[in-house]
Amino acid sequence: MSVDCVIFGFDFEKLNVLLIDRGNTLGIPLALPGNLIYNSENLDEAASRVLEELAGLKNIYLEQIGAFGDPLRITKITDQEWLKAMRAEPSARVITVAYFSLVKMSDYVPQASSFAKNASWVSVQEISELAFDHLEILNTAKESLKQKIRRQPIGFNLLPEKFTLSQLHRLYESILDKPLDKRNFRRKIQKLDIIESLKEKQKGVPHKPSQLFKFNKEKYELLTKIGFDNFGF
Amino acid sequence: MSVDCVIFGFDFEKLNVLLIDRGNTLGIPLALPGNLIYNSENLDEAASRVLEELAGLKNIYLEQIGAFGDPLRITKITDQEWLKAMRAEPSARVITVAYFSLVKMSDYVPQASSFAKNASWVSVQEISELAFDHLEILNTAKESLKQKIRRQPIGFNLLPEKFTLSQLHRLYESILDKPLDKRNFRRKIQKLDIIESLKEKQKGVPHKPSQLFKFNKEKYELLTKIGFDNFGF
DNA sequence: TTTACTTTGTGTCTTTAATACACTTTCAAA
DNA sequence: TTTGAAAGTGTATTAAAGACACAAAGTAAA
Repeated sequence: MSVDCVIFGFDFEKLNVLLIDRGNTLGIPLALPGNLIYNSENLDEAASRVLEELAGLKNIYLEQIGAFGDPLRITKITDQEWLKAMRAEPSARVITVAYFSLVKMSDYVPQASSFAKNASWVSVQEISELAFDHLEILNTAKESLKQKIRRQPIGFNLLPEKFTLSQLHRLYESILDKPLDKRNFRRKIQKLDIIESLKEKQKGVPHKPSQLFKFNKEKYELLTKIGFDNFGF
Repeated sequence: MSVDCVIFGFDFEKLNVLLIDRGNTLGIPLALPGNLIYNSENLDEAASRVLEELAGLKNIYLEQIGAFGDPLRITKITDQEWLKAMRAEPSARVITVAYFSLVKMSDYVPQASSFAKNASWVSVQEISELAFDHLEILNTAKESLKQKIRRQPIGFNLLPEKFTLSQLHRLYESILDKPLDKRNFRRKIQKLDIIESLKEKQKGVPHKPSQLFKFNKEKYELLTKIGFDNFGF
């Protein structure tokens, strides 16, 4: 039994996911941070621990996606070498429970350790191969994220304290993977009443500087709890 | 590793769930049909097999709810006797993957076998105690069902071929656990364009007889596939 | 046979939200 | 001073949500 974590980050351009490199050799596919569960810990705890051990990320709220248990999920040729090196029973069946989360890339700088030789952010769009069934898990996570965005505000976790509406707009477009009308988007966000404009503007940009905003933490968290039925996208 | 199944049925009055009785002695709480997974089968297969073995229900489409893995989930006193009798390692940790489904109660008559002494439908409202963490699983399943009803038509699985709009109305109210305006409900359902009125009415009822309807299978299945963003409740 | 009872079935108005759409403003850099 | 690039803003149309009340059709009981 294992856990795997799909950690999404946003770099103001596109959605990224945290992946680990399990070998210095070329040709070993990247993987989601994940490892076996200890007997004494619950699933959420296991996910948090594994994420910290492999990528150095602490205190992250993780949400369960589901269990993946195809008996063939660990039988890909490209995974065998690693399994033989790392596992007491390399061919033993492993069912995994997947988690996902959203973090600010600037606040959480991945630091590889344990069997992770490297941990880094990879653009979601560029991922075409991953270890085990991690590509399937990633796709499920992307769907979960799309669902989540319809029911809860999102952004506090992914954007810095001060941000522009354009950045939030691009974030929503990246997650939903489709263009959203600028004026309609702004209207909807403002109606949620979770952001406040600061008396501050962007500086040094070669175009009209953007108004900076911050989230209203109380209202944001309230909406996170009570949710909304449909954000309208 | 185990699977547990939350099978919902509707008796025109209220929502029911399929539970098994694991002992003839009084005081042993009822349980969801569930058992350990074989090494060679995937999770979906395990859920189908277990459901058939314990309650005789075949060919049911099961949807995953998630994994439940608290180390303490099998430590309730009322479960110890059964665990000692049934399991090679009674105190070994078991993580379970839960599934849910919707069936017509008339078509699927539970038939207990294996360690189930009895399998029967129990009104969801009346359930206050279950084995292990099955009450938590049931509550999560109820939430999953509420979410599902917003994204897909529901009823083909739960109602007989011919049904009245009032029956469908009560079904939705049972699942969402709140009253829905009759006229608005009927309007919305009709707009979905998945039901067709038959040239037949209820008979023998001591009030105005109701029009009977059937589902349009093609349109229903199309909507099941493409879904809708929000049913509007 | 009349009355009481029960459930079915229907339409409109108001309010809210979704969607589509184009031009001016403000800055830096050339 | 001109150019390029993104920011910022409003309205009109259409679709859906929500609130709401009474007549019709049957059986059962008086």
